[in-house]
Amino acid sequence: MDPARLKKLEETTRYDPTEVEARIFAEWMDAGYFHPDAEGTPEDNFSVAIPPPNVTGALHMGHALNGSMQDALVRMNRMRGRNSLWILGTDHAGIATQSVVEKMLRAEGVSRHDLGREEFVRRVWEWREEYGSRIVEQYKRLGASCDYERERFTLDKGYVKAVYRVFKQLYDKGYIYRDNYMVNWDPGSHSAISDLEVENREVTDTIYSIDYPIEGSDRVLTVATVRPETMLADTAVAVNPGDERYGDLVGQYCVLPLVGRRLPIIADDHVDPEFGTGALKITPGHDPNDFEIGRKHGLEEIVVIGPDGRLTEEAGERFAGLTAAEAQEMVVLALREEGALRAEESYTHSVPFSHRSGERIEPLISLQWFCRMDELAAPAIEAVEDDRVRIAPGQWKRVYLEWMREIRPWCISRQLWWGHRIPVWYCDACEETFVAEGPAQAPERCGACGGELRQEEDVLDTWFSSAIWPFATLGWPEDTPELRAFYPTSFLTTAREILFLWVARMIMTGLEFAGDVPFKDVYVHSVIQARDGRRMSKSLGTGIDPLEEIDVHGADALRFGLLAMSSTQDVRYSDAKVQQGRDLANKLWNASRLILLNAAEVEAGPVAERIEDRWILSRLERTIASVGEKLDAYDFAHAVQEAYAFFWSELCDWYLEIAKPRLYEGEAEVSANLLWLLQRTLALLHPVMPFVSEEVWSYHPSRQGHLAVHPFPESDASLFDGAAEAEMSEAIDLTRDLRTWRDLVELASKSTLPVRTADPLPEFVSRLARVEAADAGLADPIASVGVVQILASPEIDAAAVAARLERRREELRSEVARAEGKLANEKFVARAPAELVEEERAKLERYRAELEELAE
RNA sequence: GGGCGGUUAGCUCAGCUGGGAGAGCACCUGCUUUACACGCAGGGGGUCACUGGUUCGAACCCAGUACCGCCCACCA
Repeated sequence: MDPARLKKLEETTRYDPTEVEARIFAEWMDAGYFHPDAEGTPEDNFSVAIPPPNVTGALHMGHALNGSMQDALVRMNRMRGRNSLWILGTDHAGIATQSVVEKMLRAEGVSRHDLGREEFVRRVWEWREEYGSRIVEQYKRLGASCDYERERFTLDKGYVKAVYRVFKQLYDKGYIYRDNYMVNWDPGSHSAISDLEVENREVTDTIYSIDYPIEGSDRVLTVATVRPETMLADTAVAVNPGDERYGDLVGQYCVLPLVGRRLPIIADDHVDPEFGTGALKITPGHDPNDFEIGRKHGLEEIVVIGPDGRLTEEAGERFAGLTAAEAQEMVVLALREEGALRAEESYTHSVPFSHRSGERIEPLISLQWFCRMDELAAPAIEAVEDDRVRIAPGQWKRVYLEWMREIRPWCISRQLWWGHRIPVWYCDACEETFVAEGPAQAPERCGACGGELRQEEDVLDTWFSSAIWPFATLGWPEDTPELRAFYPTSFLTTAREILFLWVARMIMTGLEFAGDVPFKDVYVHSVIQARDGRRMSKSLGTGIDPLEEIDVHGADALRFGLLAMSSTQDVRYSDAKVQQGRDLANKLWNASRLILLNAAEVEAGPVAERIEDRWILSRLERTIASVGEKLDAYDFAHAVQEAYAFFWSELCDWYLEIAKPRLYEGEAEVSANLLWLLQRTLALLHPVMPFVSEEVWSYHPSRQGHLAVHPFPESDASLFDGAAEAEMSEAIDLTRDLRTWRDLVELASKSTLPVRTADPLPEFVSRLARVEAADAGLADPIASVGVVQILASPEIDAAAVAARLERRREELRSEVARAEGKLANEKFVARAPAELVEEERAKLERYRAELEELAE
């Protein structure tokens, strides 16, 4: 070994990830391990498409967890020799990015409208050049083995082409259409948003009861509403058809206060006779339910609130121009003056808010583009039903299917500038519409009348482009080598919140356009909550920055910690688990120092002669089998903790301690074993802790190349040795019992205990328990621990021994009582499996015998 | 309103098809034992939310109750 490196190994007693990680990562990148050739078949290859983070984003714990899982599997499969591609990229994130840049502009005192569309979009690109690769760099800090050379962006030239192709084909099939429809209007982003981008929150409003006089009568119908200003757009009042109170009124009219419009009184099942007065004002222009009812009954749709959130001309002179809130005040005031306001009560209900801007949704009728989903959903339902796409944990399969079976049209247009501008051109002269796969393909003039064309102003929902991520990133619609080699991808890990928003849509588009499911497994991972159990969120200030954790503890520690704390249920972020990971990295470094600095110059390899060697080699192979299986099954938490337990408790705490004397003597067999154990353990841990394992490996005499491309250990069952495991487990138990006994009688830790046994104890038991066979042939034993009789010694405190003895008797008496009780139960003896009963009898006998022996 | 999940040691969580409750951290007691104090050895600590049922036997299965969380939903 190079003297400088030897010195470093000798002197560094604490593993320092900050010094190691950047260096190792650069080595991997230089070697090009993460950039596979597009060769082979998807069956033999292994590929993953990262859930693309927003360009505006910074790495958060969700990314870190998801990234750790994906990287563990990608690395493991790469080591298994599979051609492995982990494709990475970012999402242009329409609303998020546009608002970031708008905010920046506002600071400069300009609005996007001042700049104009073209200039504004140019500025967003500029922003993206400067800040857009931040999150990609952060994935590197995590150690993610993505193909950074194939980085994609949803607004890449090729990607845009794919988006337009998809749009055109869906349009040609008649799935995409334009319609005047009720949408969720987000006043914050000034755009329509889809149902999935809406979140409901509990809000306390005032509910107003308003009297609507019935035409030609002195009766009134009292309706209730939390949005009195929308009454200006009322076009009917509805009652339940079975409601006897109002049966005679259906078909008649009432008169809308303040406005004077005649409103037909209609009957509709939707109205709940139990709620309020059982009469419902119908505002098709500003309420989704009323909209449905309105369409059903052919009611007029009046719009009084515009996209700017202000009342329109339609609302009448008194209200036009007011904000909705102002209008509400005015309307209430006016109603009160007219005496039409019957009651005001406080009312708590759930109200839609924009997930993006946080503003309260204004339901509006507007002209938007929609995509019908039924035809796309059908094959995507089948694919999951027959497990061509497996969704785990199982309950999510059902959730997916239930949602898909009731899927509704998707509003895909957004009133933004940043995104894929919808490839539709209108001719104003003759009202023709043209759809093309992009501006270059668009006709220059109207094919019908030769008139000028203008392109649709709206852009597509960001999720429209994310929906084709797994194949668009591989070059679709071209028939690329990447597509042939890596599609379908192998699996997807995701947070459940985007199951519908993203996962379902990828399955639909994959089947429709790429001819196959986009991935075979979907693993829905748990959510890591803040330490106090709240959601990690920026606005709550509860987020924990993974990069800070990496700075302090190292990427390996964070990866280990996240995988260890992940499970199928949501968990609170555990600093202890990350520390456990850090400690593990340190332990790995130090155990390696012990081995590497002391092993003889031999070739690594298993030498299964001695009992302890057979034992540890067997344990290693079993651990390899189990950890590999668990990783393959996405059971990261157990995989990681099992590897930890093997390495720490069995390899370090026992085997290394047992092997030390042989190691210090430079024995060849134990050296070969230790080097072998080390190299297999490093390889096993590499997918989880790539940095420290790679660093240690760089000192290993067997090293040929990087661990990142070293074969992942395959379990060798010929080394399984049940007999050795049983025997060692007894020896270990005996050692423990002896140590416990020593401690309980408060024996000085350095002193050696004289003992007597029928057969000689294994060397390591005597050494680790600090006992020594004494030939005081006639001396009476003062106690016994298992097969070991302990002889008197001046260092032993007789009173402590007596106390210990009494405690042991106490234990035995209670055990005997328990066993006796169980066996006295006739039904147990009769109905429990015979084996079990026999076992219980044997135990009882053992306890009785020991108790007998210890009798005063 | 519908659905799903949770309630186990002081804390964060494991506990497979029902047979004597586990881990990590924290705590207590010893250890400068020549890999590691980010360490070693030993120890204490749990009516497994509650109530009933099934069973020879329940943390585990069934029914219900109480909290907590998440998802979906067009009752003003």
